[in-house]
Amino acid sequence: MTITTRFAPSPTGLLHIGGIRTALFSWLFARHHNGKFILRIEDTDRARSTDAAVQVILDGMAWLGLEYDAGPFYQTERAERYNEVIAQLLEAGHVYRCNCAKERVEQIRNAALSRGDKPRYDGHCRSLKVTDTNAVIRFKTPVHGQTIIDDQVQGKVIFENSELDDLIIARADGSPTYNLTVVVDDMDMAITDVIRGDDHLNNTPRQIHIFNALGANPPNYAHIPMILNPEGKKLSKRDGASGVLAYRDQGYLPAAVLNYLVRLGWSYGDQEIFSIADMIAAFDTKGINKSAASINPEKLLWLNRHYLKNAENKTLAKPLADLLQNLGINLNNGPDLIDLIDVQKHRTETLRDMAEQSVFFYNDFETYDEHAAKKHLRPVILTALQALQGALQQLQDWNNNNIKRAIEETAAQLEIKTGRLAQPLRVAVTGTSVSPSIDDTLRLLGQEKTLRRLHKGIALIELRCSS
RNA sequence: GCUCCCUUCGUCUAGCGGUCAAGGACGUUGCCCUCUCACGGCGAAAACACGAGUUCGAGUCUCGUAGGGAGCACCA
Repeated sequence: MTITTRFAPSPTGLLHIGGIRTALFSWLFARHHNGKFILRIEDTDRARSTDAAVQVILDGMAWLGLEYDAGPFYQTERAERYNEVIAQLLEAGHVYRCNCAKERVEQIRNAALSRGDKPRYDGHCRSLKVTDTNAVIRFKTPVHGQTIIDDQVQGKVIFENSELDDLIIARADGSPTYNLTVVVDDMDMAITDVIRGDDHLNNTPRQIHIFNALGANPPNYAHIPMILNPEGKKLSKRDGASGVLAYRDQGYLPAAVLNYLVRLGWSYGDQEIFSIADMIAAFDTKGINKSAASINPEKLLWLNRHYLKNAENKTLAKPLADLLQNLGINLNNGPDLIDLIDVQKHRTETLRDMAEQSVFFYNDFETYDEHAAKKHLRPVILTALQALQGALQQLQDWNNNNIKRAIEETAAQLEIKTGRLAQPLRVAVTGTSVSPSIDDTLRLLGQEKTLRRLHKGIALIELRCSS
């Protein structure tokens, strides 16, 4: 049998990092077993589902490379099939119509609650022959016995059937509810392994009952723990739960996000770095932890730096270009992207940092960083900068070696350390005290821009001298 | 309230009864390297929630306590 997994988000909120991890685990499990991975959009809650949320799911998975072998399937398009199954269940007597007033059900719940019991429906209509087609349809949950889930992560979990009530599988308007659609879909799509958040663990016995009623075998289950924010609380918008695409916009690499997520709640000895191929080869539900994990932004950043450093320059060009353009930069006004990436990727944490720290290559700055200018653009360095200007002006070949030599020789002639000259130079041409190594900085900037800015810096110092 | 799940350094984790006076990684921190930021190199601090059992021996098994989490919808 082909191992088949699925990711089944409901588009009621933007897909966040927790959802992506669930998708990743399912995807990895399928890939590891040479199986199939299916994307299914559970949009039966029409009131809360949005197209925007669907788009984030599609775009997010595409961005991360979590490609699916079938789908996306939309549950709203499968209404006919659900009706068919409901009719079948009705026919077989596994379900019944119930026209209990909401108020009555509410009352029963409250009474149970105040009695210290679990709130549940009392099965009032179970033996009545309600024919009202505007009634909801409830499932006849077994009253006795136990339902045992042999969960791949949680181990054996035992539920007493008497704890469960007769759940509604179809609303008064005839539309199916979650537990029914999940079972029908998992059955029809021949899902062999369900990997999902452990918030669904409590739903599982109900779903198993429905599988049984349908004469189908339930899949294997693996309920993975949820992930928490750095404070150990439920993920909220502030924690990036606003959607996976936020990570792209913040300059994270898919490889880093995936590597970070795969190690969140799963481990393989002491290994930290996993390429996609590595994780596919190593992934197994055996390595999944049972406890919830908090996300740690610093570690994600560390991984991002790792993948940035090791990325092929050309793969970063497009995403960096997007980010630079977001900053309003005209790419024609500065260095070639590949050259830029080659020097910046070793010293930035994200592509966004890279973009922000590269602005000066493209746009002239209006003001200097105040502190840097005050510290480095001082009269003492004036003659050295003037001498350097002359040396740089004479360079025929604008390359790292020549630039470096010009700076070092000028410093040597004036008997000052290279650093004493390099920093003022850096401030003059970049406006700040931080940039790539000085020779790279000047080379990428180009001779013309360098000299123009250096000239401006010298003029500023001269102005200081005279005042 | 009831049912289910969880509990090793700040965080992610290794650990599957003795090799653990608990290992790795991020972060923090000391030193080195250095034209700035960063990288890199060498170090350091830092944890088995608590209490009973079982056992010659428990981070590892059992039970309880405490603390977290999830579910109990005509939401998914």
